[in-house]
Amino acid sequence: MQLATWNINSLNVRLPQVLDWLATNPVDALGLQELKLVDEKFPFAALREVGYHAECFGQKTYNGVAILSRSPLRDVVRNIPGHGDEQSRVIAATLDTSDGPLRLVNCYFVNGQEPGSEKFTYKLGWLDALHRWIGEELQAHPRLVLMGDFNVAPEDRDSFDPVGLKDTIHHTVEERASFQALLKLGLTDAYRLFEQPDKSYSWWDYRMLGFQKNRGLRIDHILVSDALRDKVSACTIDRAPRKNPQPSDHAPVVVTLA
DNA sequence: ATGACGGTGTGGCACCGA
Repeated sequence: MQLATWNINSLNVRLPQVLDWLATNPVDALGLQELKLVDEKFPFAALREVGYHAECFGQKTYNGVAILSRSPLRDVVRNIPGHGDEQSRVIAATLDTSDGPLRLVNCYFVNGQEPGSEKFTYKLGWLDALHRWIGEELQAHPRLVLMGDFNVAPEDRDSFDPVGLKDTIHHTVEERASFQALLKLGLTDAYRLFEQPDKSYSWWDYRMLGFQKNRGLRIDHILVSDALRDKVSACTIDRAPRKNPQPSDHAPVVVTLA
């Protein structure tokens, strides 16, 4: 089975591209981030027409997440339980497979703007809350996938300019430590289970020909729990949609489970 | 150091993203 994550930077604008992508990449489930629309405007009908159930957690203008799935989703959780948040950043749901239930947690991590800023403090608090909650989720759901736009470049090789961008947002010690703390809970970065091309990124700035010059960051990730680790047979970043007219600034990441 | 690009809102631009 295949699972994917994609920050589409406005579902209003990108719905045709999502439908196109699903037509050629008929993944079993897809986590979307940055819907930038309210639930009332979520395109349930268009997605149902191409075979996908959906659960969404929208918000006006900013944020917003959803999970699409070929099979029905159950036990949906929106945002981090016990962590008050005005922003719609997390949606979790269980899907039933022949190997048993699979818990999907799809997140749009906080950007954080700049170390030292109020938004950075919000990011670190959010990351702490996520860490606590994912620990609980793993207890309840051993077969768990944590995916989304993490807004963290875990290592220097995940950045086009690790020296120039040292200690800037996505690259700070605190953010990287929080990523490592998630792994310590019993999660593995599926992308790094395999040999990958150098300079593999999942996001490129719209400005200054970022994509054309491959000036990017790998900040979109799929982490799998220990129970799933041996089942992962591939993990790739699909750069093709970034070449579309009017692309999202992010590319989808796809994981294949045996 | 700044802005560049793109989306959104109720705009004549500002704010935000990463």
